[in-house]
Amino acid sequence: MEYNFKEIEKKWQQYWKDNAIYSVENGGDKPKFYVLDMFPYPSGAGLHVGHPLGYIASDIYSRYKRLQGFNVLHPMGFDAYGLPAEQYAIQTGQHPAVTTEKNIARYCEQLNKIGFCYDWNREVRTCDADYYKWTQWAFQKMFSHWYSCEVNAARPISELIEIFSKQGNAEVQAAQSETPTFTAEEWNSWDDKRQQEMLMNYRIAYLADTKVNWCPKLGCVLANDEVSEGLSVRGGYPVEQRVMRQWSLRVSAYAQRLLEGLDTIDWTDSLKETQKNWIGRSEGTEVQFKVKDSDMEFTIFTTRADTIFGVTFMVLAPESELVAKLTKPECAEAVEAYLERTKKRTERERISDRSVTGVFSGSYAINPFTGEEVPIWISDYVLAGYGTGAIMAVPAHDSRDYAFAKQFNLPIIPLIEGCDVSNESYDAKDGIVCNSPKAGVEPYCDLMLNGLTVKEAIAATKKYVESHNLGRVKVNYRLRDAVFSRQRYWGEPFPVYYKDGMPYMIPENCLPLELPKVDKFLPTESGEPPLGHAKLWAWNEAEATLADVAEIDNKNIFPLELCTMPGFAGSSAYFLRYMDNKNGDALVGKTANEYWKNVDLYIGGTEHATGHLIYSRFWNKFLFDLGVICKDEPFQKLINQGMIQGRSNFVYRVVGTNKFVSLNLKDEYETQQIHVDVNLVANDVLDIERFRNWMPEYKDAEFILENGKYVCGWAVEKMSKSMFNVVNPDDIVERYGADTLRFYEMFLGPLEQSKPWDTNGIDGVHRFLRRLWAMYENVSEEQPSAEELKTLHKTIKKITFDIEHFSFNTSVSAFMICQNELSQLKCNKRAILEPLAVLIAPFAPHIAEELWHRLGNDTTVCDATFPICNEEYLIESSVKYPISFNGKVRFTLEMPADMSKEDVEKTALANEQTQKYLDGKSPRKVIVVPGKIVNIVL
RNA sequence: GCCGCGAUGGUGGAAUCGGUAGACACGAAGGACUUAAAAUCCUUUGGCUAUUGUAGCUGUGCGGGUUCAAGUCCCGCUCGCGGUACCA
Repeated sequence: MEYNFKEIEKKWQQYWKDNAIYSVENGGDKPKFYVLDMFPYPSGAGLHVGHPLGYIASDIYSRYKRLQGFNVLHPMGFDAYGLPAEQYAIQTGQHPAVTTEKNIARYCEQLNKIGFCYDWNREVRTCDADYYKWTQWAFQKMFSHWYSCEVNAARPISELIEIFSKQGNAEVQAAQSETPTFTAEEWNSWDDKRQQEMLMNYRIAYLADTKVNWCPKLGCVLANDEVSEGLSVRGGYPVEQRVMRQWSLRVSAYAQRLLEGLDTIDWTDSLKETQKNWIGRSEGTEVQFKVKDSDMEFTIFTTRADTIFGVTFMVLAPESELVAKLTKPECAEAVEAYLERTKKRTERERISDRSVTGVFSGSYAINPFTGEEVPIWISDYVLAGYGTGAIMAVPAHDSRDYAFAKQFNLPIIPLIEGCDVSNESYDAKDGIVCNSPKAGVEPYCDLMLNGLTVKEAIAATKKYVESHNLGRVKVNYRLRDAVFSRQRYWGEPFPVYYKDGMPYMIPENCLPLELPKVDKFLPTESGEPPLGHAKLWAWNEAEATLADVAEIDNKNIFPLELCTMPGFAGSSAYFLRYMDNKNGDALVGKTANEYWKNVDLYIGGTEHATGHLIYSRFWNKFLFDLGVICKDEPFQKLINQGMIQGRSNFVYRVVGTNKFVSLNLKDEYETQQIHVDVNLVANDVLDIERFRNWMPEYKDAEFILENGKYVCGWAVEKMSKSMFNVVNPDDIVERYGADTLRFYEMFLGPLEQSKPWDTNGIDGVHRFLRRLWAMYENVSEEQPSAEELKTLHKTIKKITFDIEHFSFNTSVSAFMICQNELSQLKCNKRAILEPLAVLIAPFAPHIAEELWHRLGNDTTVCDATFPICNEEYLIESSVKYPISFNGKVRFTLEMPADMSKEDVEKTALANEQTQKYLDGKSPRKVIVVPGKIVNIVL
């Protein structure tokens, strides 16, 4: 009988669906296991062959765990809010909800063809009101909480109000925006608005004037991870800096916990490293500098406190508040001009133009360690948003300060013995300190760093600064708060209305606040976000209902927030919702959460390393602080699957003709390389007829062939429509079947490695499945031979090891070897074939199911038990030892497998051939590696 | 610039703890079956040298080192990929 994969796959996919084979319960006797894929954004283009790579891997693991007796949660859903659907709506007028729905249907259809074991009852879509209810709910909780640095957790804002009314804010240790100190009396004397303004500095979700990445073309702000090199990641439009009043999330409050949490989870070192760099913890010192002829002081941050004796100037960020205060009248004009110039420069220009610019403020600071006066400059190489927005410049030991000093002819004082700073700065943190203080100069203070190593000098300076009240030891983080407002339509609405300019939350029991209908998706004429078009978009406070915008009176009826939430809002807690997606009373019920806990295995791409994977860890930790969930890290183990790149094919047209020349003859002509659709090419050989019909201009094309074939060139490029290298999984399923696709995607190479999709070679995998199929004809009930058992158990051992180590590509080889060996033995015995079917089920579930039933089983193969390797079958009766003399001469000797190491040595030495090589001499050394090799050193 | 990862036949890749490098697959060449083709099966396939079987040399980006033994460990480079960037 033929291997009719179409029929088999259709039959079993229908059966699994009809009998709800993959639906999972919360609870039961079995241990739990949670396997998660990063849910996709359903784009209009549908899935290409790269998308399922990670899904196939997680599906194999899920099925494996299930066969091992675990209760496996393996859900799928859709990250449905996003810019492309909105852009499409703007262009075509089609409502994003409609196109999104359509795209999801297409995705589901494509996914289901591949035979994944998802429990679709648990599907979530971020754009469903009963899902985003909980996104809004979490936002409200962030609004009503502050972060206490004392207990290192989020606390209700009511606690903070109580503290303020009793003792003011002087003693409060909180993650906060810059806030003036106030007393309890002051607090109590303020009206509600003033108090609310003050609380805004503490809330975890807060409104603030923020410098944001504004993309005029998209009419929207973008998060840092949505911008790359001054261009938007989606669309590639220019992005500029702008100050806007925006919602932000105080992610920075969690910086230390996000860093420490990395030690408790099983992620790759490279990903942990990326996150560590993104969080950017840096231990340093804040030092106060007095201003000459003034009672003003300002603070700088440095990680190199040891270099303070080498300070020759100070630099302020152009946006720093200090600029206005420290600019002397005689310099005002130049400073003004400089500020104007920097303001105009976009982020992109700043990146591309690295020339050194700056302007002198006219003021001098006094170095607290030397008493020297140093000029204060203003330059855009200092950032307002990091540290204090002001630095002490040590040109000898910082390359940026060095470039600045050279440009403006400022002095450079080397502080490390023997370092040469005539051409470049010496940035390395090693060496012995000198010139601190300078020899022969009357010491200004009693700190002596000369002779210490850099490390010792940093520690000594820190100690000195603290004990002399010159500043304090400080830890800074690069991680910024996340801007949370987007001026667009297709996202979660904020459950917020504005009264007297201050935000108020709509009551929790009124959630979800549903996204209103609009008829236009562009900003309004007055420049408001698209929600400004909505008619029913105001809040009646007294009745707690929506009201018409026309009725806004700011007494009972108030305007609602017009921005929506960014993409990461919906994806930050979706893994919790899968546990309990029908729950109307909570994001996730206590029982469900305590049962599933967190994700045991998460598979997805590295592109989310500094976006989704930071935000969702933050979000999760916040919910943990509230006591809503029981684990503070969401993803215990994480695997990054590599990207599947495209493999493009080329034809070579002879210039000025409609003639095409085959790859290896093209050097004889002057040719032009043209992309050709990879679907017209098999094993790099062009299907000439289909090529002629591909585009009208090629209808009369002529070909110069080699060996009767037209051979195409190829290159690895991004998979995209314009390169004609997109391969659709549906086409592969149609031609070879889902099981072949699954096997082949795994066979392509290591899961975590990026690799091009190359359809050459898929035949080999397909052939293997056909051979496997053929083995199950005429199954006999005979007892298996020792050799057959050995092959089976060897394979069990290998496959188990491979799955545990996510080495799926070598599993495929192991199956091929197993099949090959069994067919050499002409094995058709049930005792071998039945466990083999179970073993292969995670990889190729359809064929396994069919074979399993053909063997007479009436349960599904998913309910079988994963076979266990019996090592006894693997024991060899004899082992071949290669005997090698100093690694040069080699021959092989067979010995009993259970022979001891000593006996192996003896036998090897007593051997006739060994004696010949030893030639009467005794060996210097004999090394026996059990079961592998005997090395004889002459 | 900094951080991380990688480099093995014509191709994708294997070698899991330092132990016979090139498993498995593709491609290619030859053969069997067939009127023929497709499909299937068999043989060969890192390079070089000679050869009837066979043998010898060489070989994992480059240069050194440790070791009886190195693709694997150490030092110094080259190239490629990914992330990040005036973070003081």
